[in-house]
Amino acid sequence: MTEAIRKRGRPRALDRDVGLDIAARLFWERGYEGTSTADLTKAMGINPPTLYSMFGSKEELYRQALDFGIARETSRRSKILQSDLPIQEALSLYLYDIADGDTQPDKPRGCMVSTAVLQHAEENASVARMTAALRETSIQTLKARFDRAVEEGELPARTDTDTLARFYGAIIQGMSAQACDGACNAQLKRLIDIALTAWPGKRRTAAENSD
Amino acid sequence: MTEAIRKRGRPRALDRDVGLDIAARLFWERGYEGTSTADLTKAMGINPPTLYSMFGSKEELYRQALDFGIARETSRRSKILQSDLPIQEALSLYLYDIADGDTQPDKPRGCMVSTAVLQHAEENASVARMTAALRETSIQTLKARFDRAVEEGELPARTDTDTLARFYGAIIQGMSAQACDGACNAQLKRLIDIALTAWPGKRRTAAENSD
DNA sequence: ATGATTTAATAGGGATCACTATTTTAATGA
DNA sequence: TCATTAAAATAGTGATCCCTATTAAATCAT
Repeated sequence: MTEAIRKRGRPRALDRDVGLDIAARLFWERGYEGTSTADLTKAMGINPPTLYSMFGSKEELYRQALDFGIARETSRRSKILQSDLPIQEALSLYLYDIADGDTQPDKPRGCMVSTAVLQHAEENASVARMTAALRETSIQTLKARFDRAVEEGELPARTDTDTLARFYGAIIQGMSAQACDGACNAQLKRLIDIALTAWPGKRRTAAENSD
Repeated sequence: MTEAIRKRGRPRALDRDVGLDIAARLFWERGYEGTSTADLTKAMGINPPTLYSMFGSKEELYRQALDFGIARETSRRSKILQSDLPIQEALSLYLYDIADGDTQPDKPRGCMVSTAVLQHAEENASVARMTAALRETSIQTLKARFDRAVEEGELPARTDTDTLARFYGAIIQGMSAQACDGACNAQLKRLIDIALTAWPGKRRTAAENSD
């Protein structure tokens, strides 16, 4: 599949997916504005014209590198979230998986998407719109799962699923930021455990607060 | 205080605080790496040597602009958090104030500190450490307030105040990220209302979930 | 082997980066 | 008045930014 059919002409020296993997890692660690095309070509072991003929432009490469990086996580996380486990359990495993992704030993800290290109030069507005759209998609996926939970009676009928999704989206973004700042896996999971106690239809009582 | 004593020599054309205000706004909107010294000098109406004689370097200016921007909010927010209101009420008002700051009409979106310099080029590592330290300070302030609440019997004695502080820190960072992506004030406040239902010593029950 | 085809490498372009040596201007003090 | 002082303006620095016109190299089909 990845192996292209032998054609005429000089063979490619760099596999496309290898290049995307290298780019994804650099962009993940340094961000879009913090990664130069010279960084990218050097890490890939190619010259600038090769980068442009393979990927089009820095922005186009970033888009492809994001797709490549996301594809690796999507399948597993989607299975977790869409499973038939009780919604709180599915959500818990989903968030734990994200916490693991934020704190992998030999990978950059945090999430490649959650905290990317939040501030940016005017000329990079289109890149920021791209990452914002990816984050919105992720929130809508959560919302859709909560909507299903409402339909299946796991959540109250009047649940504000949009806000609930944005709340857990905020948790995901906050975890990424804290991982960038050095938080460890255990800290993020303790944080998740608190977040999972937030649930619609619940009200605090004096009894709860005193224990 | 701000008005300097008349001295010999050519008078300053730009007030220091006016310059810091302009710099804070630019850095807030575009981030450290997304703001060039040319952007800064143009916005301030000065030439490069004036910027460097007044502020030292781009990094030093960023530090001063952050201090300047933070000082404007600190007093009011500290009063709210340290007030004698019940802890949940104080926390609620504190978070609402942050949500307001994230969505001011004529200001950049989000928080100047919460989501700044999370990804960065290697050469800007010291700038990233600076913003990370500011975020850690903010979390420790929350923790200290929760510790006080434990002492005063408002929270259970065995409360993990560090994790609770990091949880609300994550909410603050997530709100900033979502504000950058276009979230409105009301959305952030609904999100806060969910976050405030998370509280130690509480466990979900089937009864709670079915309503 | 030769030509066609496809990719890689060389070399550099124009713009912008953070920053500064030098000169000029505008105030005060004597 | 006129030297002294302090800040502003001029006019750049070398480095790096993203990107490309051109040339060289490596393969396949004949």
